[in-house]
Amino acid sequence: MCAHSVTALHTGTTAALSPGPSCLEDDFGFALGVISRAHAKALDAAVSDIPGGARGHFVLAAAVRGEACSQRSLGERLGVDRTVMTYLLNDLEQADLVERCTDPGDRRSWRIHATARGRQRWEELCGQAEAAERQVLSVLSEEDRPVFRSLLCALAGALTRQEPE
Amino acid sequence: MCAHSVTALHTGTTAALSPGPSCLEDDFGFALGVISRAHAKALDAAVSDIPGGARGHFVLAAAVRGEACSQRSLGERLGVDRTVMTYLLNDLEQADLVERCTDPGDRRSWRIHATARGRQRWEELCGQAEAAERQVLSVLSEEDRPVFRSLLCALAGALTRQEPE
DNA sequence: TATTGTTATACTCTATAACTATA
DNA sequence: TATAGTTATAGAGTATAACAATA
Repeated sequence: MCAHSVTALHTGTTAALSPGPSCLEDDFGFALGVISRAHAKALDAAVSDIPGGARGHFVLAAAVRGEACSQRSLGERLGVDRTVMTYLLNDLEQADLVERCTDPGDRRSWRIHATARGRQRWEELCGQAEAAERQVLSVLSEEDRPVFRSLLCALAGALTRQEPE
Repeated sequence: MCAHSVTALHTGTTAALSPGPSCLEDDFGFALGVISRAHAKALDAAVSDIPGGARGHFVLAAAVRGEACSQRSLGERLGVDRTVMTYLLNDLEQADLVERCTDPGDRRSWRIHATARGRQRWEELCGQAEAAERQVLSVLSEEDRPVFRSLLCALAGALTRQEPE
């Protein structure tokens, strides 16, 4: 359960060359870009019938979980401008995947709920999204995969919790 | 050296809810997006004086290492269209950071070399880029950070090696 | 007065198509 | 004939500004 292949590998690297990593893929930001693009490509193909592609899929996922309290907060979490959120939600609503419900606490804002069709579509998409994830992670060893995934989500969670301050 | 905090944490999650992760930050793609945006924001601020921002910084990094054999191959590695590479390299060349040198083996293509100023600028930027990386990773525990980084780079390296085929 | 959301508009960024020169 | 790079142009995507409704 211990001794992850890369854990052993990483001890004592990046010390030989003077400044920075030894090859482009060892640059943190570049590596992040490679993985993001690979996953975005796979996910976009998997959810291509959803308006807004991967982005629409995330909105749907938030709506299904009841985490879409307002267009603004959801947009900030997704890194999407509030004006873009309007168009995106128009498309998702027109596709009968989500609906805008009045917020009794604040009549300026919308709560985004998933429709019955949206819920069903989302459950179907989950399998495909997981396949896209597996495709990207498949190059890691079987023991490294869950470690990487956990750290990734822990980091994202911490960053999200930190940002609002 | 073992017993990573998250390694322990992850055993036995994501089994409670029927399909998919329990909150948006537990979605692989979403987590990837959160981290990418956070890092891109920090890096773009750190290298804002480089033409093309973070993207220009990666080109410069490749040029310094002698990894920029042609605009096309570099563009593919960076996920940038070849027509966009032309404009980007024009700007970097005009800023006296890189230069296009003829490839003796193929007179159609350019080899991108860093200028003396480009090399110097890159060494200065390395510290700032590392600061941006540290800023993002700071929310992880000190023992988790190198593990995550190593897995990230291993994954990126494997994906890059896999793509050309 | 500040905030949520909408709309129209302007802008940036990216890709398509056509071209030159090499292979 | 295919490929690397360039250029002009069209298109997609995004943000800015002004507005209405609500807090």
